[in-house]
Amino acid sequence: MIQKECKYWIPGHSIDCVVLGFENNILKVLLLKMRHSEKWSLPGGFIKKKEDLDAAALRALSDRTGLKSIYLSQFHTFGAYERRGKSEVDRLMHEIGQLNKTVAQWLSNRFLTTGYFAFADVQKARPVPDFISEKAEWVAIDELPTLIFDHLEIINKALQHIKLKLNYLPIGDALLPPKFTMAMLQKLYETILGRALDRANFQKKMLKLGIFDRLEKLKTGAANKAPYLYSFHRKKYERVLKEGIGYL
Amino acid sequence: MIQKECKYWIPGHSIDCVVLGFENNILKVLLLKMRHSEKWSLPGGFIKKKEDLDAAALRALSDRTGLKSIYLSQFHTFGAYERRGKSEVDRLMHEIGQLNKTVAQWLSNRFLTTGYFAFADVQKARPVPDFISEKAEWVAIDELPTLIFDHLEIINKALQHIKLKLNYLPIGDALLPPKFTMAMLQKLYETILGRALDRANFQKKMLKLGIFDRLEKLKTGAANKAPYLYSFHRKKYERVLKEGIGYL
DNA sequence: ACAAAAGTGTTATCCTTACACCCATGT
DNA sequence: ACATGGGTGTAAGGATAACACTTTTGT
Repeated sequence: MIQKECKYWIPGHSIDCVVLGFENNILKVLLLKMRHSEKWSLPGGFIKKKEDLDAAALRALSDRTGLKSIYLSQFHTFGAYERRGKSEVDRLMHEIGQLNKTVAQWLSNRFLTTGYFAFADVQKARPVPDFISEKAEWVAIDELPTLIFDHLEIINKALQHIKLKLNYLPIGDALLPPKFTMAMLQKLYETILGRALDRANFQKKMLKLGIFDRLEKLKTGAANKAPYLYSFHRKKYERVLKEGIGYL
Repeated sequence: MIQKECKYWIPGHSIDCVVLGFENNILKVLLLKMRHSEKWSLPGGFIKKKEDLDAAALRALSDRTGLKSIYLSQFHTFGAYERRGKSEVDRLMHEIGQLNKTVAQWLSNRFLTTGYFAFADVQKARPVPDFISEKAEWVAIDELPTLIFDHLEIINKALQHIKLKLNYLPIGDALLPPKFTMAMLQKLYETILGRALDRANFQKKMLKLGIFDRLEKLKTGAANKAPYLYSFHRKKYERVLKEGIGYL
């Protein structure tokens, strides 16, 4: 069935998704472990002959995560001639060739790839490996394993891009659970920006935006004051996001 | 010769360049007038089978402008299935088919296109039309003629992108002549940002960056005080640009 | 003398930063 | 009582915005 599908795909162009999640105050990325190799790869896919590029990315994403509505945005197209590395392509195609010659042949050609980044709720996502990988997992962004091809470069470019457009991206809404504390939101900003932020000032700056609903307190059982939980006020959130939120 | 070249190009993927220039205080874009049609198009090109995507963009650009060193950056890949419009492709291919069937055939397939934007010195550029266009010209950004396919969308996306990354782009250095006045620089910022800026504050803000060399005064012959000319102090300019210049 | 554009100065306001202080909670 | 983390307050410094004032130039 994969074999037959090759005919329905545009040749020479792939999609790679940098899917980010936030769990236990750690930023994570969804990765696939290759079969017959110690390397990992980004979830990706190909474009059907009559399919929009964006639609293909959405499809790839929903195939790997089971999620349909998700924040997704294109950030860069990678087109260096030898971006996949000659020896690595050879080795990989040898492995795949054992399973399916047609597919291996098709994959061994040159590929441009368009990178998308996405924000997913780690709780809701159900990672599913594709046919050339053996498992799909969330991996902490600062403990990345060895990746195939230029996938590390793709991840780094995605993070750089996100950092730059941070103020216009719905990171809070898309990466946090419906109810969250200011400390969680702050940690999220800190990991993405890569620097510490002042607790008091962060809180005041955020609250002044007027996009939060303050909810009940969260009792953690720890020996300290219980923090408030917050949720985003949809309408206000979207209005403010257009103008840009937070830190530059 | 174009016919033969088709074999050396990657099929289904093109490049389109939004080349900006600044002349007489007006922001301009380089456009090509199609043969046999009232429509205009962006200068573009295709990718050789063993060529980096970025290299292809540079080549396309130097072919159309005669400029080799130029600021060039990718901003988006357009991949909507019918982005070129069925009827428009048909009509165009009919015209081209008269000249060269092979090329027309090749062009009638689906294409993804990667958009690049570039900053060029209008004085130094020598616009050269390609084989399907009859002339190449600088056109004021707010007096655009009818464009083929989705080229208007591509231009708008480029401008939007530039606006967002303004602080990190060498617009002054790349778009102004070696010697320029503060008024010119301000007008440039104003056109890109789409809003007026306070003259006094602009001047102070810019000068405080410490990236300019103040030169002689410019005598215009007008009945008013002569403004100073400035040039960028290379080293300081590059250092400051990394941190971000100007307005957000 | 005058208009027009350039250069510089002044002020109020806002935002950022750094830190201080008190509050709630479980041991 | 006390350690711990959460919420709020304050004061200094810097950036921004609005506008006034002076200077230069050619008619």
